[in-house]
Amino acid sequence: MTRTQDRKEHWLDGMAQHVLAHGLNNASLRPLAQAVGTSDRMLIYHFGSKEGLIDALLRHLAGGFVAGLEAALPPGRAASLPACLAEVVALLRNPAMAGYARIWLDILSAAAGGEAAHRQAGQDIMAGFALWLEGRLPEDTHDSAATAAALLTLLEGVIVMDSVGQQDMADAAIAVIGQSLSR
Amino acid sequence: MTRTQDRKEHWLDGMAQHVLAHGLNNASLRPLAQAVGTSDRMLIYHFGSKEGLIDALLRHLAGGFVAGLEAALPPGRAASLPACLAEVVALLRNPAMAGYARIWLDILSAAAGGEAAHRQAGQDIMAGFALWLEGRLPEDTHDSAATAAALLTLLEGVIVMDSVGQQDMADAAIAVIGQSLSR
DNA sequence: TCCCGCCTGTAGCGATCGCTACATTTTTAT
DNA sequence: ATAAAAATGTAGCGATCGCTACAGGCGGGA
Repeated sequence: MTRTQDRKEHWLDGMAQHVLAHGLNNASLRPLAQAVGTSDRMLIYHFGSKEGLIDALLRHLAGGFVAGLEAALPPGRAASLPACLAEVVALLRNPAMAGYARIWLDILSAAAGGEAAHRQAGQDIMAGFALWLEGRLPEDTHDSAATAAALLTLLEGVIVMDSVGQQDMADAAIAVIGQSLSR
Repeated sequence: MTRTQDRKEHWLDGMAQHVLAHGLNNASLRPLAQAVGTSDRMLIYHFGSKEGLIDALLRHLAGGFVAGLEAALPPGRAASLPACLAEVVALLRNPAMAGYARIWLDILSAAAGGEAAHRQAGQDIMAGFALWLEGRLPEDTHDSAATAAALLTLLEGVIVMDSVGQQDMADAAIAVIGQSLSR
């Protein structure tokens, strides 16, 4: 039955939209079901349990995020490290990506609380993000894996700073470290 | 009545221990009350509402965290930026501080979800952390505020990486950026 | 046709949530 | 000593949670 598979995929799209707007950790079955025009009864039936549903949804979100990155900024080398940093920061701060920042912190919170599925999803997202970023570094980058890890770690810090309204600190960090790395 | 104030403070200590062990976002009144030997009824009576209780608890946790920093690493200048970075990373990765990493991500998650109290607490914690860090930078640091912001943003990224099991990326970032900043 | 297995709607279970009504005890002020 | 006020225990409300029992609809193979 590809019929039911298609519908599950469609459900996952709709539920992803719902958690992007309303958060992931507080999501409950009935609102999720209503968002995609079905019932909690059906979600449990087709996903086995809420845990199974969240597993599937996390995978869907992880794939969607990395795909969204590649769609927003197609492959191409940046002119310099600060330029690379600036364009990715601008992308992450774009309102279209703001929903992801929110559920990203939900995922981290659950992962820190011991939820294995969230931890795995976070790990996968970071790995995909790192790979994508590595492909955007200037061509003359020496150790591109370590450089991508460095930029990515800094970017995560920027997301954290932004989330509590400390954009100033994030901007200072981008300026200081970007300039330092380009020398 | 300093009597009831003392007890509220004692309650906050106990509840802080409880959320450090069991998480902040999923905490509910009855377990919190049981952890300090009282009832949900009493918590509501003395704090007004759960929101009031969380407000007080967030302030308590923020103060406790910054005080814990100062107790763990008393004021003193680091020999170099990489050394400063290394000692603070070691401190944050210390098991004694691991509970704070967990609820820190809970606070960020709630802040990103629009909870004003959590956002404010996060902002205060970051500001206190930055001030403390600024006092530990090497004496010859030029723009110490910006440098502290840079290290702090990087540290936040390290916490994120660690929380999803990407310590390798965090270590790479520390090495690359630490070395770069010291040049 | 009949039946069987997949799907789905209805209704509700037991647990937990934040919070409150009510009665009572304990403390404080006069 | 007595009245007012503050503090506390008991019990439960209404809402929501994940999940399930039950009954039926609905399709294709015998």
